[in-house]
Amino acid sequence: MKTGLTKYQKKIIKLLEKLDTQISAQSLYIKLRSSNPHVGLATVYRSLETLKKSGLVQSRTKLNGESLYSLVDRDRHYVTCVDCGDSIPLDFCPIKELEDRLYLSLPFKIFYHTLEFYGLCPLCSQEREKDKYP
Amino acid sequence: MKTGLTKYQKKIIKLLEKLDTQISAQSLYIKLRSSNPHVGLATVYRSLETLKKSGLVQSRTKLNGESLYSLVDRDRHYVTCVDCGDSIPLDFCPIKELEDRLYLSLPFKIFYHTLEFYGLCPLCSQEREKDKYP
DNA sequence: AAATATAATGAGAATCGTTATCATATTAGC
DNA sequence: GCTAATATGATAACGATTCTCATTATATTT
Repeated sequence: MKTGLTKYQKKIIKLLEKLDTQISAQSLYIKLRSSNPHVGLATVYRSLETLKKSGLVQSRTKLNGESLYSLVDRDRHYVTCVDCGDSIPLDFCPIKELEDRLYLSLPFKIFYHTLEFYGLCPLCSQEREKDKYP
Repeated sequence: MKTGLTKYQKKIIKLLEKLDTQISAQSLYIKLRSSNPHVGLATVYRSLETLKKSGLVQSRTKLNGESLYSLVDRDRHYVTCVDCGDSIPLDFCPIKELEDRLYLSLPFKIFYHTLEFYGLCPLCSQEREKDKYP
C-alpha cells in the first residue's frame, strides 16, 4: 500500500469531507476521539501540517489566532467583524480567474488562497452609535 | 485636546507611517522602546487592538500564528510558501473594485481586506524534487 | 487650581493554541 | 521474521497574546 497518507491523515481527510466546513484542530481532535479514543492531539496537528504542505488542506486564521482547517477546494471567503470577531461567508469568489493567471506568471505552485474582508458588523456598528449618543 | 487617540496610539501610528511596512507587535515594541524606554508590551498590544477596531490599522497573520500590523491603506498582498513560510509581495491588488461593490451590498462597514495565496515557493518545490529522486 | 472621576499604563502572571521531546508502537523494506 | 524508518501518544515547553491589578496620567467638576 503506497497512498502516501498515514492512517490518521486519511481519517482527517474523510472527516473534513463529511463535515464540509472549516474546523479548528482542537475540535477536529474531539471529533476524531469519538471513534479513535486513543488518538493524540499532536497527531492531529502533525497530520494537518503535513496535509497543508501537500496541498490537500488549507487554513485560515481567526482574529484570536486560532486556525481553522478545511479541504483545499472549499473556495469560500468571509467578512469578519473586527469588534466581535464574527464571520459571515460570502457566496462567491472573485479570485479564481486571477489565481489562474498568477499560477502562470509566478514561479510559485499555488495551492489555494484566502480572502477576507474586515470591518464592523451591523450590531457592533449600532453599539458604537449608542455609545456616542447615550 | 480631543484627538481620540492616546499618546502611544499616536506614536504607533507615526511609527507605522515611517516604517511603511508590516511589523509584528513584538518588533514594534522593541522599536518603540528605543525612544520610550518605559513603555510596556501590553500597551503596544492594547493600542494595536484599539487602532484595529477604529479602522486605522490592519493585521494579517503569518503561518506561525504571529500577527503583522500596518496602516489600513497599505493595499498589499502576498504569496506565501506553505513549506518555508516565506512571503513575497504582489505588486497589484485585484480586490479594490470588489470591495467597493461589497461596501454597497453588505450591511458591513468594511475597513480593509486581506488576500493571500499559498503554495510552494521555487526553492521548496525544488527541494521536494530532489527528495523524490535522490 | 484643587478634588474627583475616568482612562491609560507597566510589570508580570496567566492563558491558550501550537510545537517539541522522547519513549513506544506501527509500518515498510528486505 | 528482522531491521530500519516512520508515526504516534503523553506531556512538557514554547511563544504570542491577554489579563490582573496597582499606579499614573488625563479629563471633568467644583
